[in-house]
Amino acid sequence: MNVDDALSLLKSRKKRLTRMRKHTLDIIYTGGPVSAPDILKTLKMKKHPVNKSTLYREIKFLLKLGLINEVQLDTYVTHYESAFLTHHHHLVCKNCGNIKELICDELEGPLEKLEKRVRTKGFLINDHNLEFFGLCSSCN
Amino acid sequence: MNVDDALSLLKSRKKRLTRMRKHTLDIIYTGGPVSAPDILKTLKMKKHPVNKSTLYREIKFLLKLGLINEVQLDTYVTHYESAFLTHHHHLVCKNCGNIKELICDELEGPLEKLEKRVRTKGFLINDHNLEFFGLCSSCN
DNA sequence: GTGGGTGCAAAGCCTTTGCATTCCC
DNA sequence: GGGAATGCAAAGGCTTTGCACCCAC
Repeated sequence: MNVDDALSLLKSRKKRLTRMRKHTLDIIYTGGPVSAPDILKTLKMKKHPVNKSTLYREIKFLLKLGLINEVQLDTYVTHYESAFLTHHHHLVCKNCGNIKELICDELEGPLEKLEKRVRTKGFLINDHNLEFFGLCSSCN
Repeated sequence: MNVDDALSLLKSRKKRLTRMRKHTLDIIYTGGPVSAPDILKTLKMKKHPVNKSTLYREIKFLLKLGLINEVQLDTYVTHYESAFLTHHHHLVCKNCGNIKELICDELEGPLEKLEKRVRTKGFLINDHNLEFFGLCSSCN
């Protein structure tokens, strides 16, 4: 599911395809995990400035429709990414803030086993969140 | 390392032992991962109200001395916990917000292996963060 | 034309900072 | 007494909300 697919989906659901909606989707789908302030800056740079209220409402809209997901990387801003990526984790550079996706199947086995074990103790797990922190190749 | 040990440590480092310092340490050490607003509420309830500036400065102080750690949970506020707990992960209840610690060694092997593998790709990992989301025993 | 989308201003929440005052050692 | 700790007010960053205006269909 790329940006065009997402736009088709919106059209089929009778949602409007405004310029800002297209731009926002494009940034989130191609830019990896991005925050609202990130998107605002990018749009401003690309000469398509949006009001922050509009952007936050747009994000809520895309979340509700299941086109994007929230990613909680640090505590003070929320990041967003495409909802159609394969299960993955994140590498966060503590120096420059750069975020990379990390796809690794090898952990899923142990994680599932653990989740089942905890389930038997009364806690029902239905999701997990795994991030790695360190220095990216440019910063070390 | 309990609260009294931490207080002794502070004393040995010639740091002042104010009432608020004791109360704050006590709440963080015994209350599991708590946020600054949580601590403010608790202190108010216990009839030891503190100004928020004081608390935030106290938290920075305790972080700098290595007595407490930040915990990145799925929320928009930062949580803090004792820095002397054994390596563990967190179970976060999506209904009531209750947070439990989960100690499990079985993941460390696979995680270390993965971290080494990524290291060879140029990203230097020095920390990770693993949380599980679901429903606690009271909520399901 | 109509309802969804947008901009603007204001406000809410978490956190930080400057400054004068207070208190621990 | 001296320096650290505290309270207060103000401000900064992210996010939300109310209201009037505008644009996609």
